[in-house]
Amino acid sequence: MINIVIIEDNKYMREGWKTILDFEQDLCVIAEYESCEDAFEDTQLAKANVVLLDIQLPGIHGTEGVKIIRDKFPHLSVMMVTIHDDDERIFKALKNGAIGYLSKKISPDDLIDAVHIAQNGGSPMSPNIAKKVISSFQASTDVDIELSDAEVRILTLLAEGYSYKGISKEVFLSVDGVRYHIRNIYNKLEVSNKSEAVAKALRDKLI
Amino acid sequence: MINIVIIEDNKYMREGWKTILDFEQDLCVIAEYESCEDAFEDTQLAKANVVLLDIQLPGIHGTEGVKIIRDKFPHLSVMMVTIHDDDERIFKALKNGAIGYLSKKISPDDLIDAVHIAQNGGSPMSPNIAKKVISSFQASTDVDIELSDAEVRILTLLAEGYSYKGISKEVFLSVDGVRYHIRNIYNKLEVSNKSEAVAKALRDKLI
DNA sequence: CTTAGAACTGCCTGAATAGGTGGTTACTTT
DNA sequence: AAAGTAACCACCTATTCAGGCAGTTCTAAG
Repeated sequence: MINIVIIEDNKYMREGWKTILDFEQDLCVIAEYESCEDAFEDTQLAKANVVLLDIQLPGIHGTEGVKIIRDKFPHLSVMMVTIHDDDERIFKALKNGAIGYLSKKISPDDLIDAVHIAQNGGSPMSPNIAKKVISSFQASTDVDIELSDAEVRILTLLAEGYSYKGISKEVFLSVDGVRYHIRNIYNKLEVSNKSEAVAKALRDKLI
Repeated sequence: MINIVIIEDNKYMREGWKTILDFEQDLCVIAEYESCEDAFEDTQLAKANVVLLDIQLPGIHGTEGVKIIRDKFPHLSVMMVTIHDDDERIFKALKNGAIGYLSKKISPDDLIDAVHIAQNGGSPMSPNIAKKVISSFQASTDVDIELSDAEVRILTLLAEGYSYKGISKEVFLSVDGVRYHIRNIYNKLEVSNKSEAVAKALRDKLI
């Protein structure tokens, strides 16, 4: 039996989900709340397996709520449900421990599937949201910067905090040899110091 | 009509998919190949909308193949198909431009859905693979480092290549005031220079 | 054969950085 | 009222870094 808690401020949405989910043999909605605060005052979260959590809530925002829930009840699978597919919120919620992210226009069958997937250790995600998540993986550069092996090696060492002297020992070059590569890196990356180069390299997944 | 190309070395797999997909009114498998090389020698890729691409292939590996395909035909949606859900390959393929990632044990209905999702700009992903992708988002630190607002601000400026002097102007502090915070950042992050601090902050999603 | 360029090495200069130490102020805790 | 602490400011010193300029060696292309 999978116990479900719903946190959602819209009454009709809540009732709709409850009806859909409770109709299933192996699913049981054990509580519904209008806000995270209400949920924390009660004791049902401790008995749940899966939480359906709205993003836009009065009081504590869903993206923060998931963090608190995961802190208190690490065993819980929290699935976010949303009307807008706003990038920033998606990433914040996922970063804070949400394991799935559904669009509110999900079909009843898909909702039921999603709960099962969550319980089985998978991550249910609506395709358009999955798209955004995947896009964030892809190298963000439109013009793709090609670094040589030596440059990647040196940049990696820079990101690990090595000084030029330290790097020169690692790669068996003179300090000026290292500097030669670093100059080229700065040109390619259009930066002018170590930190910016490292930041750009990491963000563009160059190292 | 959605035109599909299949690149997969296992003949039975290929035939199975073709049968499933061609049975649909709006789907048409326009070519099948055993390897990326075969596909590149032919001309059908140019006419396709969706490619089903096996990961483990003789010759050019799927993770590399997707890069070449996306370079030559940027309009194409490439979906990876795999038996193993090996982290490294998943991330490499996604980074190289795959828009979806399916397990080979996918059901016929789900395969058909996946093609439709891909064509509509979404990302079909098997739940267990989505799980891995999402996990990689979550803060990797077991002990979570808490930075103050000032520290985050300064660290962000460091990542943008600002000097201490530049930062001091931005945040209305003296250079030594900035240094005070940076020292604290180094302590919390257990690092001893800008680049390493920036790298750690980015990797642990602190900024 | 000459030229061009990539991959270094070397040196100079001024600026930036890291670590150490000490001081002030404001606010909280005991 | 005293002690502690967070948030700054200040100064000293050695090291590190960035930019400019020059030279070498090796390889590939015209």
